[in-house]
Order: sequence, then C-alpha cells, then structure tokens
Amino acid sequence: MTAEVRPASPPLTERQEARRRRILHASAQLAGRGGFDAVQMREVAEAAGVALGTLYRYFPSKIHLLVATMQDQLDHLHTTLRKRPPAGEAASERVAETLMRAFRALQREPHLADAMVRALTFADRGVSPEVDTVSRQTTAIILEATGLERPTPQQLSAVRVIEHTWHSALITWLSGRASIAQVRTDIETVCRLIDLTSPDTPGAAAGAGSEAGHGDGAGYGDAAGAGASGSV
Amino acid sequence: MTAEVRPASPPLTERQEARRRRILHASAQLAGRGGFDAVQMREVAEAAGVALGTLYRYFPSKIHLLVATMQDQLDHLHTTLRKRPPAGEAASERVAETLMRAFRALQREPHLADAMVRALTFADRGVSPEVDTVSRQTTAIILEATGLERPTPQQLSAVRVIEHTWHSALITWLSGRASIAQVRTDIETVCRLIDLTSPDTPGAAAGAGSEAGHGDGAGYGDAAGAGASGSV
DNA sequence: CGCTAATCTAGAACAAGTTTCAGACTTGGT
DNA sequence: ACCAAGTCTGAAACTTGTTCTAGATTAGCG
Repeated sequence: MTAEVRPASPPLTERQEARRRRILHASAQLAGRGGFDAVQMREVAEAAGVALGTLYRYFPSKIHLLVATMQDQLDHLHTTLRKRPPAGEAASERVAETLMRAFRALQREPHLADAMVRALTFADRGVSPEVDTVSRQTTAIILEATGLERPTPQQLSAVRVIEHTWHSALITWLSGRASIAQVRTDIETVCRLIDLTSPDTPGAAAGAGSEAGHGDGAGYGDAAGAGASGSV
Repeated sequence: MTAEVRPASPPLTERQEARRRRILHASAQLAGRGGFDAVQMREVAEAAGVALGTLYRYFPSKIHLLVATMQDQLDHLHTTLRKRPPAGEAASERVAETLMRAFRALQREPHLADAMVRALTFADRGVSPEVDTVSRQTTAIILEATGLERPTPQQLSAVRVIEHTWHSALITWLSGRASIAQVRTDIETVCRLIDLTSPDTPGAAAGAGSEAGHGDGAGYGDAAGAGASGSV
C-alpha cells in the first residue's frame, strides 16, 4: 500500500534490504543530532555496520542518501496523516491544516528537517529522479488534502504554487530567517489566497496555461526581451 | 542611492575595495562557466590575484562568496529594471512581467544562476544576514513592480508568497525538474491568483472567493528567537 | 558440492573547502 | 622617518565527500 516505489532494477536480497534499512536508520539518527553536517559518510557507514564502499553502492552520494531518508520519512508522515484526515470545511483549510501538521512534525526534529531539506534543495540534476519522487509524494499529500477527485490543470497549478511556498518557507525557517509564526502565516496566506475551488465556480481565475510536464519549447525571447540587458 | 548597503564595519581602503571587486568578478566569471562546482576557492583566489587566506578573510566561505556575488548581480538587475519599468495594467501583471524579465536574464547565464541559487538555498544560519539582504533586495524589486506606496500587511504576505514561489520555481528549473515554460506558468499562476489589489484601487482583481480582510492570522514581528533582527 | 559473477570489506588515495602559520608588506599615528 | 597593529602571501595541513584497489564473502546455478 505504501508508495515505497523504488526502481530497484535488481530486487534486493534480504540481507541487502536489511543493510539498506540500517543505513537509512543511521542516516536519520545522525541527522537527528547535528543536521546536515552531522551526517558524515564514514560515520553513517560505521553506524550501519557496512564498509564505506558499500554505502556508496547503495547511495551514490550524501545527497542521494538524505533524499532517500526524506522519502522514507515522507512515507511515515503520509501514513500518519491518512489515519486522521484534516477536518476543515474548505479545501484550502484542509490543505493548510495538513501542511501545519507536517510542519509541526518537522519542528519536533529540526535537525533532521534541516538535513533533509538542505539535501533536497542542494540536489543537482544527478539526483532529479529521486527529488522528483519526493516532490510527487508531497503533491499527493496535498492533493489528498484537497479532496479533489479530478483536479483541473488550474488546480494543479495552484497546488504547485502551494508546494513552492511550503518548500521555500521551510528553508527560511531552517536557516533562521523566519519564525515559526511567519511560516504559519505564509502557509495560511497561500492556502487562503490561491484558488482551489472547482471549475464551476464563476469568477475564479482563468486558464492557468499549460499543464505540467516538460513541454519546454515556448518562446521566451519575446516582448521585453531586450529589457534586462547586462549581465546576470 | 543604490541599495549597496554593506555592513562594512571597517571601511575598506581603495586597494581593498579593488581586491573585493576582483574576487567577485572572478567568482562570477568561474560561475558563468561550470556553475557552483566550477567556483573553486583556489581558482577564485588565483584568478583574483590574492592568496587563499585573503579570499577567506573577505568571504568566510564559498557560500558567503556566492551570496555576495548574487547581491552584486541583483544590484545590476535592479538598476536595469528601473530603467524600463514594467508596463502592465494591473499590479499582478507588472510583477509577473518583472519576474519573467529577471528569469530571462538568468536564462542567459544558467551556470551563474545555478551557482548563486544553490548557494542561497544551501546557506545555513551562519550566512543568514547576507541571505536576508538578498531577500530584502528581491522584495524591494517586487514591491516596486506593484507600484504600491504603502502596502498593507496582507499585501506584504502576498509578496512573500510570490517570492517563495519564484525562489522555489527557480530551483526546480535549475535542477532540471521543470521546464522554462513550467516556471513561467508557476510565476503567472501565483501573480494572477494572489491578491495584490489595494483596498481603494478598483479594477483588476483576483478575488476568488476569499477576501484579504480576513483576520490576518498571526502578526508580524514576533520573530521568536532567531527572527529577522536588523530589518530595514 | 564446486564454479563464477557479483557483492562486501578494509583501507589507501584523491579532491576541494577550510584552517593555520611564519614571514613580508601596508597603514595609521607620532 | 619609525613603530605598532593590522593585512597579505605562500604553503602546508586538516576535514570530509568521493573514488579506487585487492582480497574475502556471498549468491545463484549446474
């Protein structure tokens, strides 16, 4: 039932699964203390009882390791959330409640949160698939909170904005530039102002352009192109 | 005139100012090629013609260096933007146009963008003041685009959400998880849906259901613990 | 069981950020 | 011009992520 969908080209043996689990456990453990910096590959390896080379065979970089740790934690969170769905009236309220619950969970382990979020945002293209998994997991949680059966492209865009805000607000909190109250305000603001109402609602903001995916293309050398000359 | 407000505890001598500038130039240069990874402290030092220790005296870490580089580039951008302000009707259009212009500027130097944004999001508490400066600069640019004289707390919250979205959307683009078109959609979505209208300004409105007057959840300024101390 | 390929271990080695240190150079004040 | 304090240089050292190697173990298969 759990989303635990890993590529897993070759299915892992039992011992391997156990190793993998020990590694993730050690990672979360160390992250729980000192955060990102405290997760040192040699220490993880030792704590998990594997050789350094093995650790790198399972997780090709520290970032991969921490992103996997986040997937793991998100699974837990998702499971927990499902046990007691948000009770708000409007979709926006339920989303806000869900995110605030998640935020409270993170507050309980700020160092762990630090390690995971830093890894997520620092991840480069080489980790995209894994980061994408986390992103989809987050989207799923939010969408579930909305209770929408068949979200429209506009609603999906709105969810994307909510996710962006959630993510970035977390960063400002973790880096000490925003208080907990400020994060709550940001979450409530985006959930309140962004339109999550169904398409049959008149006056709702219209056509949020294309859907997701990597359609790319799109002209961006258009109007105002010459505007921002100069470097940057 | 320009926001070029640096702490500058001891005012720098001319030679020092020149060194600082050479360092920043070298940093941007190297970042312009290979991005974050290509900015190697030894190389920056050599390219700038200073000793490694000196580089570290000016910028206590690679992150500090890149964040300072971003401040620098943002200054340029801000100046450029001022020369031809956005022309849209509604505040939201002007903000979207401004951000898209900035985005186009970043696209011209994707590696540089990568280096700067990665540094920003990876920055830990030790770099908070500098990151905060960048954040305030960004806020200023957006606020300027709105044309609001005295933004209400609600409007400031909206701007925060826009900034979060902008920031996070950039990350997804840089890490190859979102296309340029997708970023544009996200920017347009948040600008369109978030309410930026003034209480006394008629006309364009996003007001989908919820109204901004709503209770204003959570006040500003209670930065429990680590909040923004030295605000503008 | 015995073979082969894959995996695991221990440990060295390498890369890049960061620190440290002794000595040379600047600067500011007298 | 001279001195003291602060700054800069060059180079080595240290840290931690990552890679590599040689030999031991394990897994799958006939």
